[in-house]
Amino acid sequence: MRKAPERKNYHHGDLRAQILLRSAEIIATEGIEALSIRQVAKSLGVSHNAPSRHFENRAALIQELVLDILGRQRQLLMGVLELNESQPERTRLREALRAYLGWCDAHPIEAQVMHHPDVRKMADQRIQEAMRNWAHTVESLLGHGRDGQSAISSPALHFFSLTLGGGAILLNPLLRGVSAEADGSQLIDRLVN
Amino acid sequence: MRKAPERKNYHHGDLRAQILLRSAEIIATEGIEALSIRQVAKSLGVSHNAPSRHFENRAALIQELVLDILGRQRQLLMGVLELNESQPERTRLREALRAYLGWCDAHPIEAQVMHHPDVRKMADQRIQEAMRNWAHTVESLLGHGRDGQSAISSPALHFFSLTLGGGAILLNPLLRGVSAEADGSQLIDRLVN
DNA sequence: TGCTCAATGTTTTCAGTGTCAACATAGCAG
DNA sequence: CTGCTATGTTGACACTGAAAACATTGAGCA
Repeated sequence: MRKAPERKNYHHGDLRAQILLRSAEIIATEGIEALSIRQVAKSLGVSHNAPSRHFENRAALIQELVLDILGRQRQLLMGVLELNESQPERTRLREALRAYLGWCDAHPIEAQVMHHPDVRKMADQRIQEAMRNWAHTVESLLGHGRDGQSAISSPALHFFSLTLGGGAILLNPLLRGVSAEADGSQLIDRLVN
Repeated sequence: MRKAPERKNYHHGDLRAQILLRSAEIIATEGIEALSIRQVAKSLGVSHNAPSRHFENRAALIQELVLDILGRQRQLLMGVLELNESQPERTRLREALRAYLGWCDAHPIEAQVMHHPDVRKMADQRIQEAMRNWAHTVESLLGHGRDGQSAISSPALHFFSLTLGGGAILLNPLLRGVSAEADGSQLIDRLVN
């Protein structure tokens, strides 16, 4: 509705947000390699070069999307942390693992984008910070809390590793072939127990 | 030497192999996104479309490279399996984990290519088979052996997950930031202990 | 020997991509 | 009203992968 296709606005007024939205849609349905700046621009009825006023290049656009994903990801974990605050550590860890894997299962493409090699290369300050925060949330699950130092504890590193690996299996059809579970939740059950 | 730049051979004679070689070189040094068929062709002194006679498309070429990587990967694990045959299970697992992570540390780009999203999409029969074999080698480490069924045991799934996750941390600079270890081997030490 | 044909390489062409530079418009600040 | 800045547009360039039509080679067969 906000599109207002009637008036031929030279100034779109909301382009930046719309680009992010449409890009997220495309990524979520067709994967990240299907994301083309020109295509996004065309689908928004805007010139092929308009996005460049808002994102220096393709990488910068993807970066913004990943930042968003990381943010929501962390909120999810924080929620789990809060819900199971009084639970024993073992339970907290299992629930966190289940939450992360469940999220991967529900939003496979977003989860893949988060770990996409293209994202690594950019190495934006904010993304680094977000990733660190994410890891430290895991640390919090272990009850250690962030005590100033930037390195996480060994148990957290272990759990972190298990989490990421589980996600990798869940997200990679080739790897999922090694498990008989057709359903994602079944695979999750086997991984968290 | 085999190049024989003297005679202007219309038929290259060895093109397919050369393409694979040069592609592997490029990937190993500049990453997979830097791999361009045209560039490979030019660097081999051949027309930009010559490779199409040997690889239907870019994906097929990458597929072949990944198959090679998977093969060597598996051989590595098999070697570890053989060396530690008489060791207790715990030792076998640790050594396998160390071997995989060490390989990731030594050949980061190859390891990344192996898990590159582009590879997933192709879903070639042979790659699926190779991945499965790889997983079953892990299974062998647990002494279970492959008993006909295609699904691996839960302990193997766990270990598999831990392995993949460790690799992911090792290979992702953004994730490595959560650990203080600058050196890869230090991170490996903390992961395997 | 000479012919044919399949394999392999070349050339040409097309559509699509990101990026840059030059230009156009709109709306706000003085 | 006058400019200035943010935002969009247009056009160009250098890439890319892919397909089609054509050229060359060598091996097998008459």
